[in-house]
Amino acid sequence: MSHWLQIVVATPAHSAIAGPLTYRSALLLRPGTLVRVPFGRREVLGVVWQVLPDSGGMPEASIRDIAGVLDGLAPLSSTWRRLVAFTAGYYQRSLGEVALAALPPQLRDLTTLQLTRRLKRTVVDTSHPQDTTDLIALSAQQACAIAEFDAETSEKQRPALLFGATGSGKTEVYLRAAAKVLEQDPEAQVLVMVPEINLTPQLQARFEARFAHLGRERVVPMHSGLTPAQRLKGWLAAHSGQARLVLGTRMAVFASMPNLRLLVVDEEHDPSYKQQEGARYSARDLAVYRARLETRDREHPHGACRVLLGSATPSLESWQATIVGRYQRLNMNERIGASPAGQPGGLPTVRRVDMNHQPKHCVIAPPLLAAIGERVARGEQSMIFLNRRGYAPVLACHDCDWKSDCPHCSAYRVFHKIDRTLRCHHCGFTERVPRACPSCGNIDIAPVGRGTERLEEHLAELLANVTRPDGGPVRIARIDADSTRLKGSLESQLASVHAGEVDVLVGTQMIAKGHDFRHITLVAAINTDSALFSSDFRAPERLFSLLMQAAGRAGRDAQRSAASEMWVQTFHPDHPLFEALKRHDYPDFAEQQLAERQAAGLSPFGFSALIRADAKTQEVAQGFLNAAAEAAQTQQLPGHAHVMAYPAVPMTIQRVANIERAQMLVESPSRKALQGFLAAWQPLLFETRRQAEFKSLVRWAIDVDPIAI
DNA sequence: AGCACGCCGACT
DNA sequence: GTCGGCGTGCTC
Repeated sequence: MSHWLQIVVATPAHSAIAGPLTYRSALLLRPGTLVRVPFGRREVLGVVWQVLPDSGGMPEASIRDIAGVLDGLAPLSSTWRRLVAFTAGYYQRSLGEVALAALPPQLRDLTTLQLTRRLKRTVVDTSHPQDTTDLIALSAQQACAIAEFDAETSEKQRPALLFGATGSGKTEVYLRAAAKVLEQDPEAQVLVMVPEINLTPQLQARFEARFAHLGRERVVPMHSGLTPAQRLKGWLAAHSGQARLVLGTRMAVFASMPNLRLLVVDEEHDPSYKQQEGARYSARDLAVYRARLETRDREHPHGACRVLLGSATPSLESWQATIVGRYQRLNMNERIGASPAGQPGGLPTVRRVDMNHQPKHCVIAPPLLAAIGERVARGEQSMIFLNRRGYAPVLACHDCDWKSDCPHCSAYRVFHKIDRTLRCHHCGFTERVPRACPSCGNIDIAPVGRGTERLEEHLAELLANVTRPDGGPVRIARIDADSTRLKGSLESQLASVHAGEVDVLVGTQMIAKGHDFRHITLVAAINTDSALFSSDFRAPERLFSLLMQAAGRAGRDAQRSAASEMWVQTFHPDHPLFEALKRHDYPDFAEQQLAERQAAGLSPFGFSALIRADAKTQEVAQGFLNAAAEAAQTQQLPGHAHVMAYPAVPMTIQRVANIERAQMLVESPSRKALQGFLAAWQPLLFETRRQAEFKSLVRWAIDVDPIAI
């Protein structure tokens, strides 16, 4: 007796296969079962999606038999499958692509036999050492946040947003919330997400220490930095229920966790939760959706599955949701141990330097330089931000108008003095710096503008006469993507800052995130104005968040926080963004931004998608998008009356690695209308792609809810 | 995406 | 006369 199964396999986004394929099986398998199936000339991993009553009208001869069942594994839950199906639908990708990308890559390569062996190797740890963790007393605000979070549990089950200043102890709230869930139910599982891999080791140590009493390997990491074997191991532990807590990056939102009861999204505003290739999902949004699915799909004697988002500068989407009451808001505006004498909540004083009143072309204003000098003399640390690595963003000839353009991209190559190279930050093209102008032969070619390398050099000159309390010269260090290229070098450089071996730290936004520098009493942002007037409507939000995070680096040590300062150099000191920053007033900033966005119909008041196209020429890339939009127009797609598609335009960086890039913005005040429109548009895009004039199109993709426009 | 089949240049 | 270049096309 044969059974007919619909099975999902890894079909690339641009193949004609969008849905599951039909296979025959002697065994009746449950949906969610992992199988190996013949696919063309090879054998691939598949997930049983549905059992069919018959062959579904397909000629039976063209249906093949499944090759094997990964029977050591429990089937993936219906919640998991619904999450995958929702993601595929919402972000306009094929089911197979999303489903298989959500599984550990090694599962694809393993034969049934190898898997059985591996499962046998998994040692069950039954040790239950006592809980020896000394719990530190909670602050009143922390206790209150937890109480409010718990009070909600049995009733409306809204997502919660923990709005907590840097240093207010959000992590402790996550730990307590997790501990409570894990204690109440010995099967319960918790998923904690962080934006970047860099941040997982510290947090992992903290979670492991707190939950050591659960036994070994109950806390597992899940991120792209793990080896394939480690990833498989962690995934299996989560899938079997063995792991009680998964700590990972955005990919972890798809972790198979049969008893998931709590999802935590730390720094929920962080752009890295948005996947930027393949299925461009937002792990934060999916976490909220998943909590709802987990609650609805499962019987839950110990309460439903909740989601806890946390940030000092929430995304405006989440913030707005708390305003209208869709999300619960938990407020923690004070730093732990803040002295009442200091700034509100023990936050550093913000000083704006009006660059209109400073010497022309000065990089660091004299008062700021003096302030840094004082800190060095007192043995305190300073941190200077400049969001541009390299020595100078351009090298230019004084005689002709030669500039260090990248031959493959519409961008300048950045001058790196350290190894005397010109490097394109978009395609990686690198050359040695020419001795003379390649265009006119003039020897006088000079760097224009400055990056972190040059700032480091410049500061060394400016601070040459300053001495430390021990009489030694000032020690300057730089941390950016270049200085941390080697594995482990970020850790060692951070360690040297912590050890007090550095007086002035120069770096890109890399140093603003998560690292807890206790001895820094001055933080300065050198050049931030470009974000104030960017065409990207989210630029101010990102700048505010970055500056707040940077300010949070100063004086985490409560005793020092009162004397700590955050300096911002700007030509627009009266800009409302800086006014709000000065008061550490996120709610005020959010109010300004939300008013502007409401007036313009932007997120969260409107919804958008970008269609991107890459081709050898702009004409083809734009032509494809415009032709597809025209087809949508003539066919009166569902939702079209509420959807606005703008003409195709070149992307900001028009050409990268000799590929021309164009995009088309599609907007709608209704999420539903936009969704319906995009779904119906998809086949037209495929059809347009097949036309002869667009043969040379390299690729196209839809980005739903893009974070940058 | 893989992995075919398929039709034109430099090698034993 | 073959080995192999990567150009199109299919995968239940």
